Amino acid sequence: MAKLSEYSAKRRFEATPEPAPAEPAHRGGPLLFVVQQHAARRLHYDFRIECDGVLFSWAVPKGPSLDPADKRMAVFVENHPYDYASFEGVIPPKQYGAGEVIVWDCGVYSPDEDGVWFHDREQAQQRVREGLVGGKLSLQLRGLKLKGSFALVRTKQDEKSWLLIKHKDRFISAADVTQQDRSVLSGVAVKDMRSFPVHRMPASQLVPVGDATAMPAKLEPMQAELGDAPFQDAGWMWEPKLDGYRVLAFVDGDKVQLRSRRGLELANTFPRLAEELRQQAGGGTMILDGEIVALGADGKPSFNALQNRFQLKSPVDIATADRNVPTLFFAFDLLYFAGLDLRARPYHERRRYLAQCLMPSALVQLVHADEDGESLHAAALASGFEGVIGKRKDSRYEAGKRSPAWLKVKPTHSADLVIGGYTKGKGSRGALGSLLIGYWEGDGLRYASHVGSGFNDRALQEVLARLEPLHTRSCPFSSKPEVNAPVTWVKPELVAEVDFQEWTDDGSLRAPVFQRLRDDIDPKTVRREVPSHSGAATKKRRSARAAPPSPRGDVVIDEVVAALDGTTKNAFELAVGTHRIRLSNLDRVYWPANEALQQPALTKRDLLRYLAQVSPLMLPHIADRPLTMIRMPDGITGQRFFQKHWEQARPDFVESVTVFSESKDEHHNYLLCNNLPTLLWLAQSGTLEFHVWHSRAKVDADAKSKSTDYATSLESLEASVLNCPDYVVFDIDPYIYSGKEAPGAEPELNTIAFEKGKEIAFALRELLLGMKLEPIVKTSGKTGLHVFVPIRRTIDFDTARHVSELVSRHLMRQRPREITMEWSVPKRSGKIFMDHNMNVRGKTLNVAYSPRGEPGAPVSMPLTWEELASAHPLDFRMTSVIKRLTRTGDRWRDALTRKQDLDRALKGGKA
DNA sequence: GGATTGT
DNA sequence: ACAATCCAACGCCTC
DNA sequence: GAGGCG
Ligand SMILES: [Mn+2]
Ligand SMILES: [Mn+2]
Repeated sequence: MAKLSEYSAKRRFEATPEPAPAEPAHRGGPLLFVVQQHAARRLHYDFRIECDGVLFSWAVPKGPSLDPADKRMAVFVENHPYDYASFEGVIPPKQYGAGEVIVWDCGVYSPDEDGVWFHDREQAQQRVREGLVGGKLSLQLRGLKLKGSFALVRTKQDEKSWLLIKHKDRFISAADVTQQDRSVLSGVAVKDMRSFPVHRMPASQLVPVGDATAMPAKLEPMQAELGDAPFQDAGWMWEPKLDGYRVLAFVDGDKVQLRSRRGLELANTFPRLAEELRQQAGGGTMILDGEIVALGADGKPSFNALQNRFQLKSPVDIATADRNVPTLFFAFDLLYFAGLDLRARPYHERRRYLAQCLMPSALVQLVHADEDGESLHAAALASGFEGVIGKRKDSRYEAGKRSPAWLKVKPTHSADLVIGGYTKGKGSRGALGSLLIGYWEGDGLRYASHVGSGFNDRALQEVLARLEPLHTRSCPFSSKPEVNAPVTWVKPELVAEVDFQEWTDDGSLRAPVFQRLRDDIDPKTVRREVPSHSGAATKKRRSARAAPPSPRGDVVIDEVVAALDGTTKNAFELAVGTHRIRLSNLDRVYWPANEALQQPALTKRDLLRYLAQVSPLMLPHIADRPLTMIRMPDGITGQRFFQKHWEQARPDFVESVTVFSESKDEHHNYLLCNNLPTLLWLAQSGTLEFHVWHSRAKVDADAKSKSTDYATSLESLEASVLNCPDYVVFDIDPYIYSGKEAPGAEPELNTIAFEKGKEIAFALRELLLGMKLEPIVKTSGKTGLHVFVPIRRTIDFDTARHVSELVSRHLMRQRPREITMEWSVPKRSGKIFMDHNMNVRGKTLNVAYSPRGEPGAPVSMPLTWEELASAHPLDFRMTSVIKRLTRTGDRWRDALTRKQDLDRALKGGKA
């Protein structure tokens, strides 16, 4: 292994998250390159190539360019360990290279002066070594952003100065490739790294790595099962389904085979494709899964054009056809590359390897893939594709099998509708842009939609000819449709069959595509079919998948979720068991979409759904505790206000407790959120955060006081059960600023601060364990942590506060530079604030599982201590936690029952 | 978001 | 009829 | 006692 001593000398591995040098591991397969973007003192890019077990590195201040005229300065810097290639994160202040790092691009590379050597690591490395010594490298990059041949040349003037220059090939471009500024691993821009949770993947997963095995001589393609609708699920990706000819392409040196599903050999039928694919492998081996597609006259994939193409046998005819009817290979999977069998790798990795190793050209292209199944489906239908295929990210390639890990989704809905008019379009569609279609409802013809997709020239002609004699001056629809093109009305006598995705709630069609005229149907009989098997059914299936049955199989929760998702109505009356709640403004955006945090816009409906689903875990922690509502009826960007008391009318399922107050009216009503309808009713009134007392208005065995007189006097309140907390609270608040805060603002979430907070929480835990006390922990949802010691309710808040203070001060003496208990905010700066004064009657904290009115929609998440080690607040969001909770259940399920005796602990050990 | 108060 | 306004709190800390 | 703090 080449040396890493300089790398180690510059860094302190206790203080930086960067990887320490590791023992050299045996690696086979192509060599890796990576480009990291690094927001250090000065923003730059680090270009690194693997050779002899380490990464030879150059710092490129302006980053790579695809323009051969640009010579980019590249300063040769110290070797980095191989594992550095997947490093993304934040290097803390004062450490070498302090700042944020993302993986801007990664892929495989090979010297390319005398052919490429992806398939022969030793040959490749030999040429790289020579190039490094000689000061001249020519490399073919197969990355996700960078493709093609690049030169690295050492300048005469300086040993360390090199130039990075794009060679002329088909990948040159005047476009600025650094405009694509997201990480290829996490999708995060470097400036957002500070607030984003990082989860390292091993560098060896970035590109195909492994030992060579013989290339399978024959394989059959993996098949998809039939699915009923696309859905959003972070575990799935979606690709358009191409209307072509499924083929596995085997390349071995000069030999190319194109195998159809039935084993037919097609390389001779598509010689140009075969030649292109041969070049893709660069003399090595490769198996691609894909689809041969012929483009019709309109430039869209056409199965007919492909059928015609198959008829040709003579080389002359084929050559002519290749000029006139382009035939393309669309690749969507990579099963084997440069000697490595990739079939057992998960789909999302194969997908990355494919995007890296494939060098797109006019004839060989990469199939688009996307996480947003619903949008892709709509877009795919609109552009003339058959539908979409969903693929489970963690699925292996099961050759020859029909697997549920791949789902084929085609539009299943079809309707016959009456044509009442048509619009003019543009260009070749000047005469007919779209048809206005509708159905009879009572005596009127109700407008449903306009449909402009699905016409070929012949259909266009035919429909126009049939409409001509039906022209009329008056609009046949009962209410005149709004369209932004000139309309010609026709008598409602023609019926069109239309495929579409679903009925929208306002009675329109989503993604309609014209199929044919239906002369066999009497236009007077056209009614809208009940949408039981269309819109509503689609929704139901979707939610059934996205939301597994509630943890306890609670019927009421399932009904609530079904009601919320079963309609697009903005307001309706929700049944919760026997209770009714008027819901309004369900589509109001509470959390606006935040691209940097990869959060879609979340509405009040999303909030209600989340609360219903989480309620079995959340209610035990919120029940019987006087509640402070943080209300944001206009969403998190609008006005927000606290509300502690509720003197107005309220539904009868909402419980409350009256508490003495020294201020003038002597007592106040606090709400108790003791059941699901209350939780939902609170959300309806704009409550986004639920903050609760640490004591409960309920007597049971662990409470020493049995008094429930909270209202008559201060003395009675202090003698009541509300005066004894359920836990000693350690509120851990990092005051380590990200630097982006407005003057005077609270510190924002940032990784450095949270990591330090975690460290303090672990130290606190050690201290408490030494006192025979077992603490539990949760994220607050914002920047801090809540560490609680559940105790029997025998001591009052005052005692609990003293315990918290004693322990915190002890910890602060051990780590004075890291912990502060200062009252003045400026003096807390750079430290972790431990606020023992939270242990006071009437103080509140955001309850477990409560969302926060913060970007990303994080929630307060109870964790095991093991989980805390790798946790980040934004790992737990309204959008993601239900899935986790069905697996883990409530990590705090014992918090209220496994209580500890503080008196004994205090006598036993001393802090 | 909703009740209450002010114009 | 419609717009404006309210919707927290108190005990603890430090000076 | 005043004013900051959560
Ligand atoms: Mn750097
Ligand atoms: Mn806190």
